[in-house]
Amino acid sequence: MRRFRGEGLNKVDSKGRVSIPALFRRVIEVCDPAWTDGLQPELVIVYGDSRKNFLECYTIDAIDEVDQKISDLPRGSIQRKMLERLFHGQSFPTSVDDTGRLVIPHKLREKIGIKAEAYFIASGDTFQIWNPETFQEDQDKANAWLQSLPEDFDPLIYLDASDRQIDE
Amino acid sequence: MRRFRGEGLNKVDSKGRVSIPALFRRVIEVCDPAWTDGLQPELVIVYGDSRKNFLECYTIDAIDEVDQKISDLPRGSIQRKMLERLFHGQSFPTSVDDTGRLVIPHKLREKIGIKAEAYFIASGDTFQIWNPETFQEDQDKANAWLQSLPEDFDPLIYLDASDRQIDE
DNA sequence: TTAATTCCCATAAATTCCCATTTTTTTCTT
DNA sequence: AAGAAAAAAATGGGAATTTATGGGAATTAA
Repeated sequence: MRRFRGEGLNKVDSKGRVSIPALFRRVIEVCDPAWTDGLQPELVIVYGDSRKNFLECYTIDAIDEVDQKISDLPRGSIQRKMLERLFHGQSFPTSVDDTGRLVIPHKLREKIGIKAEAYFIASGDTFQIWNPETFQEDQDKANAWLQSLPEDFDPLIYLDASDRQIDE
Repeated sequence: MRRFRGEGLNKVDSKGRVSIPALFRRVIEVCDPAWTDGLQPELVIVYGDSRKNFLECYTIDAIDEVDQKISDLPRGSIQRKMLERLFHGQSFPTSVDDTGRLVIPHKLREKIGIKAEAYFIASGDTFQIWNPETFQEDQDKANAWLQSLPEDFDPLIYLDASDRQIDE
């Protein structure tokens, strides 16, 4: 399973078109089983409820995995209903056009407050699209949290804490 | 797991190209499971947030290990989010070209202040790329600290202290 | 038919590819 | 052990390709 990696800031034009960072495109292509050279690789944008202020983009492989997990849940369970609403209802299937761009519908641009620029950031097997300012605020919050830790704290220690209890 | 060893100073041209010390290349090749003679071995440059003033280069094996640890952390935890931003977002996947060079994107050169030369230094299973002057300053600081220690102090004592309490 | 969306084409800048030189290191020979 | 030859490493430059972006015409939807 290939992972997304990297970040980028691209312009959004009046039609809602925005270039997907080229590195991301390679991953989207490889992770679409139906894709072959010349075709437009598909992906799914999950935008979620009103609290979520960024778009999460899934490759076909990634969304298939999610769908499988959902269908493994008991039919009629509250968990299943909630996930179905999120991943099946509050999402938008689309594809990368032949110039490497994505069209973000007006409704979604409005939802996350995107105007002239969109910020892309990788997050494992998905990538996110943010309003640049919103992302910066989120990042500032994370930094503030880091500041509250000891001077010489290195977040990397978390890497080796994975098999232990975190934050007591 | 092979380790990097050594250091080097190479020229950076106007396109951001810089030769990777040959000794490092051997390690990058061996630590890329997909690599075979003739192919361009891959690696990942992690550049981190604004406070970090050098680039950390991970082999595929090394970054896979990091990715695994991240995916072992609880989904949605603040620690995981932070590490995902750092290792998946603030990083850049690339490869060694067939003349043994790496291209450092303009943005990254600017971030760590690299102009005409880049300084390479091994660091266990990763290696770092510094602006030569910045590294020298960092080294001077380290030396100053060493001066503050007793005459006969030998850093080797730390070697056997790894499973004990360090500092006091 | 008005607005929105898709398709098609165009361009400037950045990046990659390909090939050529220069330097340095290693090996071979005397 | 010195010098010559060969191999490997470092570096430089131009051509070709890719990326990001913009605009208009054609098509679809409301």
